[in-house]
Amino acid sequence: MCIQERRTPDNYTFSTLLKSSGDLKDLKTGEMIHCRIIQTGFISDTVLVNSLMGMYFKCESYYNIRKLFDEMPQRSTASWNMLISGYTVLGNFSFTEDIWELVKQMQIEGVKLDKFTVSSLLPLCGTKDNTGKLDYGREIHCFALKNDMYLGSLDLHVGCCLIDMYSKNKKITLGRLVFDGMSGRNIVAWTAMITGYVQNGCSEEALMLFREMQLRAGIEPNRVSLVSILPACSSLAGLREGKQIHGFAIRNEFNHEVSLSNALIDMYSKCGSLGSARCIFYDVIHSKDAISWSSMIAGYGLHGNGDEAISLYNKMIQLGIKPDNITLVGVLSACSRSGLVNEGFEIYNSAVTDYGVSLTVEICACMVDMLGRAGQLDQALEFINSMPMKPGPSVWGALFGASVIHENAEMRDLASSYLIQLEPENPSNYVSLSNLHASFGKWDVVAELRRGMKDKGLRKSPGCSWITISNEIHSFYVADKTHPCSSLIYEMLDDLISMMKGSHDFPD
DNA sequence: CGGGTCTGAC
Repeated sequence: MCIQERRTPDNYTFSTLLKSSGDLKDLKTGEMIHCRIIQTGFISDTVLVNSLMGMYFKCESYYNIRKLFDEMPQRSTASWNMLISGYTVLGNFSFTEDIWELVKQMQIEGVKLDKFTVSSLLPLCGTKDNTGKLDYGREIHCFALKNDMYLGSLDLHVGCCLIDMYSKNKKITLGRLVFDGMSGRNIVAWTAMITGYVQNGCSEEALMLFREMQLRAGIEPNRVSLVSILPACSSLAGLREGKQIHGFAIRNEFNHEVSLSNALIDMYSKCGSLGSARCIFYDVIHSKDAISWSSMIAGYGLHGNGDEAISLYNKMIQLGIKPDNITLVGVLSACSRSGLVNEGFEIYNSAVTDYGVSLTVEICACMVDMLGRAGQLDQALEFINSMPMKPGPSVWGALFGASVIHENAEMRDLASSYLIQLEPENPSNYVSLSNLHASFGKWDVVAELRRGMKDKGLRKSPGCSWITISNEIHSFYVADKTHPCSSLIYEMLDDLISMMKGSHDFPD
C-alpha cells in the first residue's frame, strides 16, 4: 500500500454519509456519524444538523429530531420542516405542544414557511375519520396562492397535497379545480385526483379520468394508479374493466405485487367472480399480508359461504398472521349472513381477548346484525348497551333491519328514533320507515313522514341495479317496466320468489 | 437538509 493521504472530512462528506445511512435506515452508522460531527465541531452548522434530523427521520427515531431542534443555535425553515415532519408521523400528542402552535411560533419568530412546510401541513388537514380541518386547509391554500408556490405554475407536490386534502374533506369539486389548474401534471397528480374520486364514491368519474390519463395525456399507469382504480371497478361491478386492468398488470409485471393482488381479490369477489379471487389469493404464495386474508375472508362471506370464511380465518390464525378490526368485520359479517351465531360469538371473544383486536363501532354493528338476524333481539340490545363507545347509525340500522324481519314493533321504533336523532338529514331513515308503514296500510303515518322529508328538503336517490351484457348496460329501478324484456324479467322474478319462499331456509 | 398518489369493512 502506498502512503495514504489523511483528509479531514468536511460538511459535504458528512452530509453525503448521513443521506446514505438514512436511506439504508442504518441508525447505528448514523449515530456514529453524529458523534464524529460533534467531535469535529460541525454541530453548530445548521445545514448539517438539518441533515442529521433527516437521517433520524428516515430511521424513525423521532425524539432525536426534537432534541437536535431544541439544542441547535440557529434554525432555518428546513429545521422547522423536519420537526413538523416528525409530528406528521407521530401525531399531535406525542410531542408536548400542538403542531398548529408550532406553526404559529414559526411565524412569530419570522421564519418563512416554504413549499415543504405547506406540503407537510396539508395532510394534517384531512383525516380519514371525517374530523378534518378544512378551514386550516383553505388557509394554507391561500398562503400558497399568496406566496411563491403559484409562480409560473403550482408546485406539483403542493398541488397533489391540496387535491388530497380537499378530497379527504369531501370537497372533490375543489380538488378538481386544483387539478385543472396544475400544469405539467404527472402520474402522481392524476392518481391523486383518481383516488379522490374513488374515495368520494364517484367511480364513473374515476374511470373516465383513468382513461383520459392514458389516451389524452399519454401517461402509462403504474402500480399505484392500478391499485387506486380497482376499487372503482369493484363498486361498479365492472368486471370487464377490472379484467382489463388485471391484463395490463400482467403485461407490465405488476401482478406479483401484494397490494395489487389484494385489490384484485377484492375486485373479483365484489364483481361476482369468487373463483378468480380465489386463484389470485392462492397465487400470492410468499407475501400474503393481513389484507390479502381479510379480503378473501370477506369475499367468501359476501358469497354466503360462511363456513369457508371461518375456516380461512382459523387458518390465518394458525399461520400466526394477526387479524385486525377489518378482518373481524369480514368474518363476523360472514357469520351473520350464514346464521352462524355461536361461531361468530366465539371468534369475537377470542379476537378481543387473545389477539388484542380493538373494538370499533363497525365490529359492534356486525355483532348486532348477527344477533338480530338470528332473532335474538334482546341480546342485540343488551350488546348495544354494553358497547364501550357511543352506538352509531350503523348499529341502530342493524337493529332496525332485524326488528323489521322479526316483526318486533317496539324494538323497531326504538332503533328508528335513534336513527332519526343521529342522522336527521339522511333520507334513507325516513324512506325505510315510510315503506314499512305503507306495507301495513298506515297511509296517515306515511303522509306525515313524506311531508317531514319535503319540509327538510330531503330526497333519496332511487336505488338502482345493473348488469352489463355484451357491452350494453341494462339498469333497473324500483317497479321499473321500461326494459324491453320487462314482462319476461318479472315472470322469472316471480318464479324465483316462489322458489325462495318454498325453501326451508326462509322464515316466511 | 426535506415533500406528493395506493389495497381490506355495516
